[in-house]
This record gives sequence, C-alpha cells and structure tokens, in this order.
Amino acid sequence: MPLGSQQQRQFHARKAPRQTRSRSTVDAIKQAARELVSAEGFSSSSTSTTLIAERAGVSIGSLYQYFPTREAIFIALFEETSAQMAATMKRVMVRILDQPLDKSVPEVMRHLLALHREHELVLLRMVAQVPQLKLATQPISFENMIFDSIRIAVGQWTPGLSLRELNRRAFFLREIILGCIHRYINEAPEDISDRTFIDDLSAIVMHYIGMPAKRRR
Amino acid sequence: MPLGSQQQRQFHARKAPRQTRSRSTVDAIKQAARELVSAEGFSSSSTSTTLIAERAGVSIGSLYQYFPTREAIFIALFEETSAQMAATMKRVMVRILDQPLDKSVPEVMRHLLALHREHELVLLRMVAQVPQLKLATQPISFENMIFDSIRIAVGQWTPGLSLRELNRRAFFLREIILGCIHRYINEAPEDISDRTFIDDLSAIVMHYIGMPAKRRR
Amino acid sequence: MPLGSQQQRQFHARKAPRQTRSRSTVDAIKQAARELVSAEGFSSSSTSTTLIAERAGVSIGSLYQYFPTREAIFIALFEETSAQMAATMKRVMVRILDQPLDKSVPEVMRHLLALHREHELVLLRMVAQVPQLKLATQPISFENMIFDSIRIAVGQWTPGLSLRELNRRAFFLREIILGCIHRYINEAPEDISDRTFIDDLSAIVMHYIGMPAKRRR
Amino acid sequence: MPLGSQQQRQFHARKAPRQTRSRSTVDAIKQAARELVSAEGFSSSSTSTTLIAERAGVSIGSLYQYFPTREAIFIALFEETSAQMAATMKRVMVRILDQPLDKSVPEVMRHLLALHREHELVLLRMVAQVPQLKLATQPISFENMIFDSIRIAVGQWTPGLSLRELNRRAFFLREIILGCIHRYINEAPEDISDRTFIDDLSAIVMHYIGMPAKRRR
DNA sequence: CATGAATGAGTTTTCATTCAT
DNA sequence: AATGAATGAAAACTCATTCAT
Repeated sequence: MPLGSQQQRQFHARKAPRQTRSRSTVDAIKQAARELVSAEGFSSSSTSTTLIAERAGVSIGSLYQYFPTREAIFIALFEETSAQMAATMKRVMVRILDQPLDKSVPEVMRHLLALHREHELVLLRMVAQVPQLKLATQPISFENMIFDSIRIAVGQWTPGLSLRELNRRAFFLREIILGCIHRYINEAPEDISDRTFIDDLSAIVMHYIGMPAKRRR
Repeated sequence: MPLGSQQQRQFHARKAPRQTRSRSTVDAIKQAARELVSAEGFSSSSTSTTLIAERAGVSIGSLYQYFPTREAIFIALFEETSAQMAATMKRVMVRILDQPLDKSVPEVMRHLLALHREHELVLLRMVAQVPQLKLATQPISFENMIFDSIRIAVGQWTPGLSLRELNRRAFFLREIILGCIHRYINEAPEDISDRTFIDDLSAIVMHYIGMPAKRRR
Repeated sequence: MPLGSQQQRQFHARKAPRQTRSRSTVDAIKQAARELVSAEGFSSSSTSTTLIAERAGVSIGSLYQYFPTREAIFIALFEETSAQMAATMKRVMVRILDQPLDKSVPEVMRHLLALHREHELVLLRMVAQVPQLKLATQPISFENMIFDSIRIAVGQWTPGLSLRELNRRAFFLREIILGCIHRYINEAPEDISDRTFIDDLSAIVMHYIGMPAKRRR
Repeated sequence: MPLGSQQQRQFHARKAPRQTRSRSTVDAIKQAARELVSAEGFSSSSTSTTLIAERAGVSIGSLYQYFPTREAIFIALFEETSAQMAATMKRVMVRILDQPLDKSVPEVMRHLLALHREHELVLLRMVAQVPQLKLATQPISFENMIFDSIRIAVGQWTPGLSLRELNRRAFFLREIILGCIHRYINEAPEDISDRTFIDDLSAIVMHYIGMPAKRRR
C-alpha cells in the first residue's frame, strides 16, 4: 500500500520517551546520526535509517518507535543542538553584558567560535543541506537567539535607534558574525589564526555597532 | 584501447553537442534542471532525472546522451552560471575601478545584488546542497573571482599591506558581501529596502577596506 | 569506522539468513534462479532480478537484502551446486577406490552422468556463460576435485609417473570425461544409449589411464 | 512504439551488400565486433552496437543498414569464421587422407590447434556464450564438418562398422578432439607443451579409431 | 546511402517504512 | 517494547533500435 499519503506527515518525535531504557535508545540514535552526518554529510545513502539504527546498536523497528520519519531524527538533532547552543550563549551573555564593548565583543566571538567548532557539522551542514528544517522548525532557535541578543546589545550601546534600524543592524551583524564563523571553520584558511580572526571580526562588529544612525535625505 | 574497463565516475558532460538540434536539447535539459532546482531544491525526488527530462520535453535516453550522471547536470549548470556571473562582474569592475571608493563600492554591490537575484537559486542553493561541487569544480570560479577582485581593490586603496593581511581582508570582505547578499535575498526582510541594504553594506565594506594595518604586539 | 566509503563490488552474499523465515526466502530465490536459468540461460532479460523475485514469490527488496547484486545470486548458486556435487562424488570415490579399474571406472562414470543430469543447467550453462565465475570462485571446486581424484587414481594404477606426466594425464582425462558428459547431456544423441555411452567412455578412460609412460626421444 | 513484436525477428543479414563501399562497411563492422568480443567477451555492455559502430568507424545508422539486429552481427561473424575454418580443414584433410594414420592424425591435430588459436575467441567464446547461435545457425558448419570427416576416416580405418557405431565413434572423437583443444587453449597449462599435447591427443584418437567393434552381449 | 540525435522499455538497485513474531 | 524480515515505489541508468535530416 502506498505510504505517506494516508496521513499528514508528522515531523516531530512520536512519543515522549519516559523510561530510562528508551531514553538511552533515543540518545543512541541521535548520537549515531550526529556521527554519521559529521562523517559523510546528509546524502541519504550515508545516513540512511538502517545505517543510523545499526550504528546506534538498535533495530530499525525501535528507531521507528521513537521517530516517525527519517527527517524527524535530524530535526530532533538540530533542535537539541540548537537549544544547547542557545543556552550556553545565554549564560555567556549574562556574564559579559556589563563589560565594556571592547572586552565583551571579542569574548562573545571567542565563545561563538568555540561553540560552532564543537557542534560544527550538525549545525553547519544541516541548515544548508536540509531544506525542510527551515520550514519545520520555524524559530531556528539559535539564530533567533543571536538576533535578539544583538538587538539588545545594539540598543544599549547606540540608544535612540528606531525599531527598523535596530532590526537592520541586527540583520547585518548576525550575518557577518555567523557567516564569517561558518566560513572560517569550513575553510580553515592558513593565513588566519584564531586570534587574528577574532580580532578582526570583533573590530568589524564593534565598528558597526557604533556607527551613527544615518541621516536620511 | 581496452574499452569497458572500470572507468571512474565521470562528472562532466558526455559528449559535446554538435548539431543545432542537440544544442537545444542540452539547453532544454539545463533549463529544466534550473527551474526544478529553483522550485524544489535538490532532493532527488523533486529533481530526478525523469522529472528533468519530462520538463525539458526530452526522453531520459536523450538526457543520458549528454550527461553521464544526474550530478553532471547540476555541475554543468553550476559551472555555466558561475562563469556567466564572473564574466559579467569582470565587465562591471573594469568600468568602475578608477572611480572613487564611495562611488564604486555601492555600484559594485548593486550589481552583485542584481546578479545574485537573477541566478538566485542555482548559485545559492547549489553550493550548499551539492557537496560534490566543491570537489568537482576546483575553482568555484565566481567566488574566486570575487576574492581576487577584492584583493586588488584593497591593495590599491590600502597600499603597503602584507600578502597575509591582503588575504585576510579579502576573506572577510568576500564573506561579508556574499553572505549578506545571500541572506538578504533568501529572507527578504521587510524592514530593509534594497537601497538601505546597499548603503549599509557599502558602508561596512568601505570601512573595512580603509581600516589601518594592525599594529601587532 | 567510516561507512559509506566506496566499497568495491561485492560478489558474495550480503547477510547470512538467521531466522527460518529468511532461510526459506534465500532458498526460494536460489531455486527460482535455478529454474529460470535452466529454462532460458543467462541473458539478463530472461533472468532479471525482477523475474527471479517474482518467481520466488518474494519482493525485489527482499532479494536485495540477501544478494547485493544480480551476479551474487548466480555465484551463490554455482558455489552451492558445485560443493554439493563435489561432496557427493567424494563419497562415491571412497566407496569405490579399492575395486578393480574395470569395475570402478564405469561406476564413477555412471555417477558423474547422473550427477550432471541432476544439476545439468546450473553447472553446464553457468561456467560457460558467466565469465565472472572464473574469477569469483577461485577453485572451481567440482572441476578441481575431479582433477585431484584423477591424479590420485592414475598415480595408483600407473606408478612411477613424474608429476608433470600425472598432471598431463589428469588434464586429458578430466576434459574427456567432463566434456563428453556435457555434450552427451546437451545433445542427447539418439544413436547412443546411456549404457553404450558409459561403456565407451569407460573404455577410453581406462585405456588412457593404463597407457605406458612415453619414451621421449 | 514497442519494437520486436510487429514482425518475425530476422536473424540474418538484411541486404546483400553489392557495392565496394558497403562491402568494406560490413567488413569493418565484423572486424570491430571480432576485436571487441576478443577483448571483453559478449557482455552487452562491452559489445554494444554503439561500441561496435564506433570502433568500426561507422555510424550506428549504417550498422543497422546491414544488420537488422545486434545478434545478426555475431551470427554473421560466427558463420564466416566457421566457414573459413571448415574450408581450411577440408583442404588439409584432402592432402592428408591417404597417409597412414600415425602420420595423418597428428598432422590434423596440429592444424586444428593452429586453426583454433587463430580464431580463438570468436569461436570459443561465442558458442558458449551466445545460446541463440545454436538455434539460429542450425548446421554449426565447422563442428559438422569435423563430425563428417571423422565418420569418413573411421569408416576407412575400421570397416564393417554399423552406422550407429560410426556415429557413436564420431561423437566421441569430435568431443575429445575439440574439447581438449578448447581447454588447452583456454587454460594454457604450463605442464604441457604443444608437442606433448598433440602427441597425447593423437594417441588417444588413434587408439579410439582403432578400437575393435564391441561384441554386444 | 550515411548520419547521429532521439527514443523508451526494461534493468538494476536503493531505502524509508511496516508489521508479524 | 524490541526485532528484523519483508515490502515496493521510485530512482538511476542502459542500450537496441528508429527515423528525420
């Protein structure tokens, strides 16, 4: 019988695991998925459900007990990672916000770089390669969290900006920060050390934060 | 010569179209691929060879006469687009290079934005979603061309920079420019008009170009 | 361990069937293949995986669970048959070896004929038509087993032969015996009864076994 | 439209080539086919019509002008080769028949070996691998010719044999001779020189020719 | 006659998903 | 709950053959 047509495709996890055993089953699956994605990207031949289950030491049957769909695994993975990162960053931000810009910005950059390195592949590859993510998890939590933090920071340092202008600056800053970090990790350019990378990125950021509001004609 | 011996996967076009008829077949295929990718991304269910052939009004047989592999189609597409964009940009650059920075930079940004809009999906989606591209098309021509242009421009405007520093600036500038343009097109944020987008981006760029060489400790 | 890395074409069975259910699936597939080959030879149109699966009353999916490749099916078939035949012949040989030549040789011929009749098509057609077999199954067990038995028998009956001469005689005998049997089964000539066939073949064989070592000039 | 159903499949050459140009086209095709078969066997991927046409320096269109079917090419090839071999053998036979057995038999074997070596692959591989041949070319001319010659020779040297017995001996002799030659060429066993091979084969043959008619019980 | 672009039925193979045990 | 055998729709790709030019 033709599948996938008889019901709305569910993208989210099927049942909340309660017992310890299934707890670890879910984790094993996610971990296996993470590893496979890291090693090979998302091509469905290298991260097939069978492979994931195998690596997790779990039968496919069990896998489908907890995830209704292959995609669900990756979405869960993504959300988890994303949430973790957001939480970590929040902690960092709180600790730092009252310091002067030239201390706090590099500090934040450092943490962001480390964080992305740690979760490198899941986050970087996934967003790019799994289009469904954009739709499924509307608030891409981490990016949004960054966006909000930036708005707040910019608001503090350059008061009197309109909402539009605030959003605009946050838009650019987020893209500059995350974009440069992504590419830096991906390309690992020989000419640039972590140190210079963070210095330069911080300089750019600080300058843009401090740029006076435009006088519109 | 011994035929049929295990030939490794070919990524490039199988035979060059000679007659006008086949010329147009190839074009139809590429166009169909372009459209499907634009509409649906790369998931092999939405851009299967069958679908491409169908949309191109061509039999699968014909498709495989010219492209040995599904991937080959996309690579061809990518290379073509990439080359076109590079050529266009070169022309623009030449026309502009002797103008003062505050004229030429926004001008270049304007052109880049237009160019990316035009070729939006092929370029944007492809690089992210087709991992093989990185390997198959050694010099991702467009990005490289941008990189080189930036180095030249920076060299002119901030003479006396070391090679390393030149490369570093080009690295940041390329990422900032292309990254912001990509995201701007993708997200189409309501708060930002094309005009402000270009102004802001230009401001950031100009500032970074002019930043004095760092005094290292 | 890195999965998904280009694994070279496997010719051997994919997973060993554990449960009784899969046992019978594998058997059904092999049986279906055997029948189709018998009826039609190996042309991939008459023994396509689809056809085999269909006849086996099994889905193609299942087929590919156990055989990674169409070829793998035939190789498995061949090995199985070959091994069975070798085992049977060994038993026969043991029982017979101490009898006088003029008893044992016809006896062996009789068994060989029967054996080939039983496994007729798999063995006969396959070796000729599937070139990969030669490479895949290093010792074509049955033929080798015959070869060895012949060497032993000849050694017993005509002692004092050099190794070379032993090999030479075994070469001729094996070809004569197996060749004549094959053709007899294939052509089923009206003029020749099983009885006369075996008599004549035995006579030829016995004579050759007993031929004195050559005096080389 | 589905082909192959609207008319009886024709296996023989489509039109008799008259002009010199097409003469050479046909030859080129046959030659190309011969080479490809020699190099790679019959797997339709290594001897596809396209490949044959290509190697022959001829368009597929032209190929199909002269051969209605892929098979037709091979059948033509086979018949040609077979006829040539038969002709050659006939000449040899005539020259030799009045000599004493112990001269003529080795002589014939020598010629047969040479002949098979020359046409090695076409003949050997083809018979085994192309089942259609058996049906299409009813009188496999060469084998038949050998068969007949043997009957004549045996009739001369052992007069008074019944027709059945004649046929029987010819059956065995043909298989022994051709079988051993085929295998000798295919396996090229190190232990056996051409000389010993021919000596032994001749001995076997002569002995069998001379074996007295059986006294039936 | 020659050409080679086009065709498409038919192969092999994959992989997400189900379901009997 | 867990298992893993079974499923089959769908994908990639091939190759003999036709036919417009």
